Amino acid sequence: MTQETAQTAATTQHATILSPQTPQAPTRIPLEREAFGFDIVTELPNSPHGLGRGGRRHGRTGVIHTPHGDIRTPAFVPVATQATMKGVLPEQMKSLGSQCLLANAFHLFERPGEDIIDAAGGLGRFMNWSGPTYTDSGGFQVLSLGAGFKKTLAMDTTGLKSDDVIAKGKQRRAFVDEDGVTFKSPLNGSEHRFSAEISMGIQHKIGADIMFAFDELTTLMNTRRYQEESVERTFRWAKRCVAEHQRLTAARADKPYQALFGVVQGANYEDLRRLAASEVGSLDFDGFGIGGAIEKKLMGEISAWICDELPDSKPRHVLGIAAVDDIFAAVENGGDTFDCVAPARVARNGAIYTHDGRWNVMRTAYKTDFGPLEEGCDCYTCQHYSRAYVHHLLKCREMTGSTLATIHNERFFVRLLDGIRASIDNGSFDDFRDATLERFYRNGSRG
RNA sequence: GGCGGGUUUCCCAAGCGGUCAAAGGGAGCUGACUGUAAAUCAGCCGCUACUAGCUUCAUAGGUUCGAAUCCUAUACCCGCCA
Repeated sequence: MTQETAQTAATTQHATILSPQTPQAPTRIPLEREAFGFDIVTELPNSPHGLGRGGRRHGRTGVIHTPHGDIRTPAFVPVATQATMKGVLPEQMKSLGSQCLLANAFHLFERPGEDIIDAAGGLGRFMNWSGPTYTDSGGFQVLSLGAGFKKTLAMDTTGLKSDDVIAKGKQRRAFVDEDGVTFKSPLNGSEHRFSAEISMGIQHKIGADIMFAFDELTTLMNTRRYQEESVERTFRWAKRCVAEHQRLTAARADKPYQALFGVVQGANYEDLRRLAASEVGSLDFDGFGIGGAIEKKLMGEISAWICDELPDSKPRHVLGIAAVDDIFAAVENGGDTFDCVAPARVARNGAIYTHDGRWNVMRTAYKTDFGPLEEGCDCYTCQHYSRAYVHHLLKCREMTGSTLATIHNERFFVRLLDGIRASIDNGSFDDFRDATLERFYRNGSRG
């Protein structure tokens, strides 16, 4: 081979590797509203131990249909806030079994701006994720930027005072009023305004398959009186979200239908949760979100109260949970989907989920451990890399370490939810739950 | 050979008579992370019988009520001049 032909061959191969698939021109595929729907496959039998009215349980398997594909439920939705899973390519997320991803309207509004995502052909095309997508409304930032971002979700409020949790004065970066919320950007301090209409406008441009109504997320430290006001305010915002959503849907018939989920708040109060659920549940939403900081031991009860009031025919998403026992409690009492940053964030900080609990691979003990992160795990990381290697990468703060750990943790939740679905369908849910929880928490593991 | 600068707890580096077991970093150890202000954050980081005591600031002497800090000698290290 001459030098010249060798060079040509190399160039050709290079081009092939770099662009096996060039980004496609932004075009939209028209889809009917009917592209969104929910079918229930199997329901858990009612039991005297059920937490709902009359010992009722709400747990079920099902399928959510979206314009970008189906989601078999119960399902875990990994969080890709900035239109990316931190450290993991969409192709990897797909191959590890993630069915869908959730991004954040507030972050994408700040950067790159919803118009750019719209011009790119929508969130999925922008980030090269062909499956279903969700966006959060920015409601979570009402709390994280408003109350102060530490301890705000503290599930165990024992010994905490409101001063420990709720930011004051200049530290506060979000201010709620009847019409909406004023945010001070964490990026540059500039002020932005979010309201039901603004959030809907942004989320419609981002173009996720499932959107959330703009809600107010309170902390467990707020007073009962404030929680009451907040639930009513969130309900008024919900009605405005539905109206604006319908207007925008009619105005852009060329786009795939985007479903809208209303969010149920009410903190730890049964009457408020039931009130919020029946109010929000009466509106023309495609599904519902169960939101708010929830005291850990009340996960099941709260889900049951809400699902008692919500229509059974629509899917319910429990926002922001990933503790293994929380997921079981939520599934058993009616949750269909769940999202959480935890598997990814915790992975970046070295914590590895296994069926025998969560442990930290950065500990010295794993420096020379050449076994997989979890014995018997079928994830890409466990198939190819050792604890010692992941330990080394994370210690060196090499980004590949985050990638490998995140792949494992996300796969853990895919497998967990696969197991949950199978156990509901074959009638062994209670046994599966008991065995899984006993094993996971046997050694006092968190998570 | 001459002159000058330096040697601080694992590493880098403050300290320049008492408030110093000795600032900051880094490394190390442990923990936390729940709709991502998070590749972040917190605690520990000389020894012990730890609301106190003990042994440390190159080594050995000395001055002083008191020294990592001042003096002398020694050993290394780094400059510049020969």
